[in-house]
Amino acid sequence: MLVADNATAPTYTIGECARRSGFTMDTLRYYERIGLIDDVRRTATGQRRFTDGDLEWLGTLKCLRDTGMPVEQMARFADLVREGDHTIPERIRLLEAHRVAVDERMADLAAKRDYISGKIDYYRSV
Amino acid sequence: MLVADNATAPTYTIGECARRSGFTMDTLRYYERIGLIDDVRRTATGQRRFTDGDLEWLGTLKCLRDTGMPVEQMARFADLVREGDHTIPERIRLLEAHRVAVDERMADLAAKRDYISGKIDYYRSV
DNA sequence: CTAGGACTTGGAGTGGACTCCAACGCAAAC
DNA sequence: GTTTGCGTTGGAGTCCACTCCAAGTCCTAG
Repeated sequence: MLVADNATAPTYTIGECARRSGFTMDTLRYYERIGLIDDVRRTATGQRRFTDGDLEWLGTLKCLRDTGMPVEQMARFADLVREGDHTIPERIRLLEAHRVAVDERMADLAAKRDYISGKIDYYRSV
Repeated sequence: MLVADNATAPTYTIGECARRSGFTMDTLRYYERIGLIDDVRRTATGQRRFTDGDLEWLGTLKCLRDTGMPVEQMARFADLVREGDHTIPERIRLLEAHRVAVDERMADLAAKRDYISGKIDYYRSV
């Protein structure tokens, strides 16, 4: 559930963040550990409290991960973001290269989907 | 290179089969071991000789694998093929279910590709 | 005939990305 | 204030699909 510090800055426990981001709690901790997520804010007793900003970033990570970007390259992207605005050109290059990879993957899937359809048609004709 | 038993039935060494199928030699041996490929014909001294029929089957496996079918399900499909023509309806069901999965994957990729494009546009606008 | 590359085996090892564990502390509901 | 369950840690374990290894045999070009 939502845990509010004040009216304008909602925060989320790791469980709630998992539910909202689509990552498991373990994956969220793992991503923080390897530097994919900046150190998350903590309560006085050490529990994580994710912000909407964290969730937005997690959305980007989810997109990159689900389109097949390796963790190492996501980490590189995270580093670029941390380094500041002067890395934006490189971020664009990285994303463009990834988009090309996604396009190729989709084209390959489309071709192979047709092959499967052909196989199905063949089986239907027997 | 091609190793012909006679004019009508070319066979291929594992190296040549690897080159033609796009699998590594190790993967071909592994697939045979776990039953994805029927026992391959051998020379008197035990070396494998793949046929055009084997290559065709490998093409199907490559298509299924590259579209994300788990090895276990490919093995199930291979079993159905071995069991004979009466399993054709089930093979059709399996392939149709897989095609649905591929379609979903493509739709997901397309949506996420758009997200990436949006991100690129945003970075370009900064 | 010989050199060098291709092939054989069973089994162990790898890489990527998590996923689980134990033993504990903290929180929210009643 | 106690129970129920969510959260913490470091490190070990898992899963999938290969991939590599060693020690040996086979094949073919010259």
